[in-house]
Amino acid sequence: MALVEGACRFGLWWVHVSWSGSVIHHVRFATSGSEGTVPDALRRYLRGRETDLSVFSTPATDDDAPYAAIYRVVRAVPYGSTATYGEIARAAGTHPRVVGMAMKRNPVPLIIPCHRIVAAGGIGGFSYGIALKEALLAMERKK
DNA sequence: CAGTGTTCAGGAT
DNA sequence: ATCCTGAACACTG
Repeated sequence: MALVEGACRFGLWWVHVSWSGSVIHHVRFATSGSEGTVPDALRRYLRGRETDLSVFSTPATDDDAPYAAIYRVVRAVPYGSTATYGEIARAAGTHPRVVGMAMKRNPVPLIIPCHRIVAAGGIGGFSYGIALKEALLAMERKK
């Protein structure tokens, strides 16, 4: 199946996606972009009309590298709720700092909801800025 | 080897 | 109850 790219607006940001069928290869945020095709469910999600992104898959969870195990656990945290780096680490059999690294290098944010992972004592970090992380969490809470 | 989107216990305020 | 420290953790480039 052919690789397709497109973008969709989310508040102040643009979400750029490259995918092939139901397999999402890459997702990134940017401050610019232009309206294009993105998978339907993802577009609905970004408008707050869809809570289930499990129809998608991504190569990032496939191999047996340590990160893949972490990504699988993270995918299981439900819409609208959060987990801590420590909880994820225990479930994946690794250390919280590694979870941090895995989140930072997450190739498919949203599909792997790294924004739902917060620090034990606060909000934690986010590659694209805390503001975006909070916006995503706020949107999910509202539904 | 240094550096990480961390955590926890311990001690001081 | 809240605010520092400091050390350890597993993995990556």
